[in-house]
Amino acid sequence: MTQAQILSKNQQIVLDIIEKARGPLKAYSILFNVQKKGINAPQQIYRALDKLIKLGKIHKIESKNAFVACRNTDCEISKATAFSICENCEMVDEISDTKLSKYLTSFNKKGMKFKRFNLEFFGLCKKCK
Amino acid sequence: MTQAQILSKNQQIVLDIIEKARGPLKAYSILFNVQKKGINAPQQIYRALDKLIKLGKIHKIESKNAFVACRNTDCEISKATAFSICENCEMVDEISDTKLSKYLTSFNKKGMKFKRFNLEFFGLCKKCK
DNA sequence: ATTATATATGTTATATTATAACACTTTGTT
DNA sequence: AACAAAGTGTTATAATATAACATATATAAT
Repeated sequence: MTQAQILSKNQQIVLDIIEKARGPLKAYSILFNVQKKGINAPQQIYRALDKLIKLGKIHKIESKNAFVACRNTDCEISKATAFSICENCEMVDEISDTKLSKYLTSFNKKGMKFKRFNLEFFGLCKKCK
Repeated sequence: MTQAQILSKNQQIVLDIIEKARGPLKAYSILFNVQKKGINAPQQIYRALDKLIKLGKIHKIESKNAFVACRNTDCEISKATAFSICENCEMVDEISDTKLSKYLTSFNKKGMKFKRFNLEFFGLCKKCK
């Protein structure tokens, strides 16, 4: 009786690599890292990434075209994301601030109610400043 | 005595097109639109875009790799940007909300003071919902 | 258990977005 | 005029992402 497997083989491989990484990873650098494991084509990476994003396991840092693991426990669906990004080193930190999240989640404009937001802060991290 | 020209020829051409557009424009669609004006290469577009961004004349919508004109008068440097984006049509609206802007500009985390942020809200616009 | 359905895989090819590098020109300053 | 800074034009190429198709595997329904 096998435990219900949430992630497929490729999805798990990609997630493992992103979770182990110190910083955000780019799709092709993931690809180069898994070629020994029999994954050869960008499609296989992008499909896994898409699924992992949908599951809330990872997030895309839009300004960097790179991917980070979600550090919020049970962030099943990521409709409210905020990151702090160092402009000097590659450091990206997910911000989990309840007040900020509530404030933005309830924000609406001209009758348009938002389903989702992504916020990216830029500056210099402690090390770099 | 010619008026001090702020923008170069290519920069002005690119800005004009972005300002006239109803929605966000992609770099290569700008390129195709200016080939009649003697601009032939992506570099020429990207260089103009980079400069216009630095001047705060346009903004990049990171989630779309597309560019919109800044609608805030005298938005000389854009270090605090927020957009509402329709997930259905291509509509993008720049949000200028003083409270939101102040709240986010003064936001800091773990001693890291931010220089700049970009916020993208997603939902359905009035027409699409 | 077998069929049906959805999800995942492997693969080749190609589209889209962006930058490198180099030669030259124009504009602004001293 | 001499120099520096910013902009242009060009060719080539890098980096990011998707299309399309054939096959395989897992899940659910009868």
